[in-house]
Amino acid sequence: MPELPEVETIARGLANTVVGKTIASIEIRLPKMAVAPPGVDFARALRGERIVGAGRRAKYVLLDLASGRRLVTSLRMTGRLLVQRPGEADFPGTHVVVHYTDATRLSFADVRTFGRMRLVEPGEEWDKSLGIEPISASFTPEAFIGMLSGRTTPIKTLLLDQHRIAGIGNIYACEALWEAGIKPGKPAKALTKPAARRLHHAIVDVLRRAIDMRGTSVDDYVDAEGMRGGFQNVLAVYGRLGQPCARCNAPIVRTVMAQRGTWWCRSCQR
DNA sequence: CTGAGATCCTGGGGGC
DNA sequence: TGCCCCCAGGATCTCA
Repeated sequence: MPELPEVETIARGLANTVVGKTIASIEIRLPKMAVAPPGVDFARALRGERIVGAGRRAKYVLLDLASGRRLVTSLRMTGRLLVQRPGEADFPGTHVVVHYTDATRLSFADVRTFGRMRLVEPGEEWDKSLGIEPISASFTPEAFIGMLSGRTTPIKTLLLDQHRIAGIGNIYACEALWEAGIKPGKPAKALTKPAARRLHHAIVDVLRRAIDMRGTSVDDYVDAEGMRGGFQNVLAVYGRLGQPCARCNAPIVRTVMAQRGTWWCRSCQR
């Protein structure tokens, strides 16, 4: 579920709430959800660790530990990380609970159980196959244009490829393409330079605006404090089948691309 | 290197 | 009300 803006919002919340806390114990209710390197016991390794930082890489939530180890959480479609107070009831589908010494806890819940919480050793290159961060100085228009050349793949498929640009998911791919006025199925290499620049700008703009609004809660996304986002109120195309395009009034259509629902305007996305 | 399709799961919603 | 089918913020694998 969560894409870059939602994960960023969760990570910022954790930076404010769990950094400085010490882990008292780890409760693993569904073993496949907590992954550690061979020979390492997930729960035992984390006991007594202090959280020294919280951040994000692509769609992964990072918790940095005093030992140099790192907890890397992938939320996939329905995962949630929730900071909970003593006595507060568990959220349904809670599979891993990080208990802190002050009796608060961090719950990892995921009804579909696609998500994973992974313990990474110091120096372990867990993210080497991930592409460029779209909200970073290195994501320049030129770098983006370079990714498109010679590629026949549909531009939307390229935006979703985490090996190239890391963090864009289905919602923001649809929204950025609408903002730039580009047809999702257009072969990447067929974008003119001005179109590629427009799309580069739209990607950064959509992600920044979504972060400002604390993400998109289409269905059940909430941040670490249980708060919904606000970007669902300003979506231009995602999930808006049949509704009028805000730019040209034509009805929004839904097609399928790379096995994902794709919402766009046939009239003004070319 | 591509793209397609299946897979991992549960739950909500629409149609009948 | 009940059942069946489709759909869902993702990523990884196999196959052609």
